Amino acid sequence: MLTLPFDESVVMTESQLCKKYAREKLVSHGKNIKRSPEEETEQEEEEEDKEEEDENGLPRRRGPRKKKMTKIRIERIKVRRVEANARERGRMHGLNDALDNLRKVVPCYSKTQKLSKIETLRLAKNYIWALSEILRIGKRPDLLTFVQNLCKGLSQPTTNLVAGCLQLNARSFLMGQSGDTVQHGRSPYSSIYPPYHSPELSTPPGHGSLDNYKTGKPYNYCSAYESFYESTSPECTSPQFEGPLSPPSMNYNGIFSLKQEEALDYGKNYNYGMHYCAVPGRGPLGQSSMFKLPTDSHFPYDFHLRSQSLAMQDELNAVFHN
DNA sequence: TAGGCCATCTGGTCCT
DNA sequence: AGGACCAGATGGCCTA
Repeated sequence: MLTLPFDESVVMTESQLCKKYAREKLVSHGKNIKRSPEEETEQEEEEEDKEEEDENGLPRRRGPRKKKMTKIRIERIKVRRVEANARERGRMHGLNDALDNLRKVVPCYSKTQKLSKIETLRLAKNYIWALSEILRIGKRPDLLTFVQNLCKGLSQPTTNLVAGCLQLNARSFLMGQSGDTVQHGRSPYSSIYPPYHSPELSTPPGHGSLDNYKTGKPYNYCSAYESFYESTSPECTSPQFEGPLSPPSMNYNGIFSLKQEEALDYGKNYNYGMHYCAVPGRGPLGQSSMFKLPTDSHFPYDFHLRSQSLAMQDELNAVFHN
């Protein structure tokens, strides 16, 4: 939270400042004589040009002459301090602006629920690394690997957030980890989100109720991959999300959409901007808020009971932080 | 209430 | 001398 620059006197009154600097002066000169600041400054004004004497009353002979803390000097120091504080505030605001810009180009962005500074930097580092790996290898890795790379070293909330942004549900992670279900040689989306009529649709053991899925309709998924490698699917219409991204809702549906409002600023050359969405092809969710489960919910296995999800999150953490 | 995050102040150091 | 940068200290706010 940035605050407006404020009058320094709020923090420290002028008399406090004078006392502070006067005290420092006494300390630095090794004198223990106690005088009021008023007495000091008056006398010092007069003594400004006198020869300085040591504690024995003898003239100083060597070393740089220490300048006395006259009233004028104290004032000047105070002004410099105030100016330095203002500059420092401005510098930090600039740094925060830069961080805000960084937040907008990493995979999870919300105006209302910002990633912390450290998480933003970590995610950005992972993102750069993941993208450079894609370039180095020359082909798209499976989505699981991509997301796992993105989430390395991130806190649990951020991990959940990113995973949510990437439409990756807990089950997908677990499947990917065990390596027993993820299908290779085809689109990562089809392996993670198999089409409803796929024979692979049988409920994997230990992953709870998939009843919702059984009434499923075809789902279309688009992701960073598509926006990165291909043109975005016209069917991919990510709903605007004005609310906070938190709590990371993998617990319930794993559905997040990036706030794209700011992407307009980056406009046409925002090619790397993530555009993750999970849009039921012609299903009920297409027009509704991502947080509203339709009464005849056709959510696939994204939807879990909380107790199941909590257990999964523990496992997820193990996945992410190993 | 503890812990995380943040903004700000502050003094030190380095550089111009 | 003065500005930029940095790190430590401090206090406020928020959340689990």
